[in-house]
Parts: sequence; C-alpha cells; structure tokens
Amino acid sequence: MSALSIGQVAERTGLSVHTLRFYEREGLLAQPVRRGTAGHRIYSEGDVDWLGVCIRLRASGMPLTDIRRYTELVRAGQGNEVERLEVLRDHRERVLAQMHELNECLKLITHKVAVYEGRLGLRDDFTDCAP
Amino acid sequence: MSALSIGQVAERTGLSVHTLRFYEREGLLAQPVRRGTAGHRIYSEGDVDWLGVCIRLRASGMPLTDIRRYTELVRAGQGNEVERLEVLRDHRERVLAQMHELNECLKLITHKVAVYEGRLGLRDDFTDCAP
DNA sequence: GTAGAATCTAGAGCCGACTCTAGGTCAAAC
DNA sequence: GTTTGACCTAGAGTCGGCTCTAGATTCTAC
Repeated sequence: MSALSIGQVAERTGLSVHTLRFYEREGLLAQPVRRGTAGHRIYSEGDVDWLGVCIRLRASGMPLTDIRRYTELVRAGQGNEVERLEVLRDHRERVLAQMHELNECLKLITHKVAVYEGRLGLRDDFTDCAP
Repeated sequence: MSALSIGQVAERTGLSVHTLRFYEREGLLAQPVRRGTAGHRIYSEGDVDWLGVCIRLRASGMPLTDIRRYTELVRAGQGNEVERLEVLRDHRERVLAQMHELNECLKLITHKVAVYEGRLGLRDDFTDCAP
C-alpha cells in the first residue's frame, strides 16, 4: 500500500500541510494517520480518498463539526447506518436548498447582465437599480 | 413613498437590525439612508429592494467587499456599465462553478445514501430503530 | 408624566476555518 | 560536518461576517 508524506498529500489534495494537520487535529480522518520515523505522518491511498470526501463535503458547505460527526460514525464501524443516513440526507437537503438559491441568484444576475448589455449595445434607457 | 423603520426592514428582509446597521457602515446601500428626527433611519421601498439584491448576492457567496464595489459603481451613476458588467459576469462564473461543485457533491451523497439504504434494506437487524 | 420599547453610536466580542510562527528533530546532499 | 529542506508540536494570529454591549436618546401607550 502506498505511503505518502504530508507534502505529497498536500500536493495531491490541494490542501496545505497546515490544513492537513489542522483537519487531523479536528478529527476529520477516518483513522489515525500512521507515523514513520521521527513521528512523520504516513498517509495511505485510503486516507487520501477519505480526504477527498471531506473536501467535497466542505466545498458544499458542510461545517467541520458535521464532517467530524460523520467521520466518527464511520470510525465507529457498522451498526450506525441509520445515523449516517440521517447526516447525509440532512446535508443533501441543504445542498439542494443551496442550489435553488444559486439558481435564483443566477436568474437575477443574468437579468442584470442582459440589462447592462442592452444598455451598452443599444441606447440609454434608465432602468437603474431595480432588482 | 413608504417610510420604514429599521425594525420593520429587519422583519421584512430577515436581517437583524445589527446587520442592517453593519451593512450600512460597510457601504452596501445604494444611497445613504434617510434620517428622521433624532437620527432614526428611514428606509424607502427602494432601499429594501436593494437590500434584497445584496442578500441574494451574499447568499450566492459574493463577499461584502465585492458587493460594496458593485454598490459604489451603481451609486456613481451612469457611465460605468462596463465595470458593472464585469463584476456581474465574474460573479456569474463563480456561481456556475459553485453549482457544478454542488452537483458533484450531490452525486457523491446520493451514491452514499443509496449504499446505506441498500445495506439497511438487505440486512434488517438491530440497526432498525437506533436512537 | 412616566414606564417600556425602539432607536442611536462607538466599539468590543465571537465563531469558523484556516494560516502562520517558534523552536525543534532528522535525513540526505554537498 | 554542516547546511538544506521536509517534517514535528503547541499555540498564536488572521480574516470575514456578523453579533452584542454600554450608555444615551426618543417614541408610544397608558
């Protein structure tokens, strides 16, 4: 199984080494990272995969505390699938809501862009700061 | 023209009075809020509309500094449509990127939800009514 | 006219999520 | 054999975006 240094993982994930250590302290890793000589972290491919999941969850707005909770459930092993499902479903709801919100915003922006393009392309008509 | 107190605007927009004052300090309002006797703020319907735009922009992840920049352009009046367009188009790009990211996350979650649902559906044991 | 609610300003405090610093260990390259 | 660079820990600092406090004033209802 591959063994990666924190620097290599940083490069692969796009997270800084600082952030990787920070995430570990925060309990976001499914299992404690292996250590080599002098206590250097040794990441497995599985660790990197898990980090990938965390990154996705973060990018979609899940707070660290929720990611930690989910991680803890996974770490605890089988028997808590119902709770994991709950966490995931809750987050899915929030993601969907967020997508809806983004869509509304997109409509607004697209409208405004059209207004300004029209104004520039054709002639001045004064529909100023209307929403 | 309607005249609203800060409390009424708070109720309408869902922002707190604190946040309304904060936004004003931060220069997010298209024009300075009118003041009544004793310096109490008097918001117009237009102010509320503009706040609605700000709220949308915030909800879609635009930082306050960018909203302020856009506000300043609007406040400066006609002649800077090109710059306004640039701000809007840039943000649209970011919104689209964010939607893409959310979509990826949604796929991941949906997949995981399916996995857990499958696992629960197949093996029905004491994981059923877990607290 | 007085109690209680709403408003004002200036400024402090808080929270999440990093981000960086200081001071140290260690392996390998020159 | 020392210098370089990647790594370590503990803890401090930063930043964005609010959120709250203190102390004063003013509006509203009785």
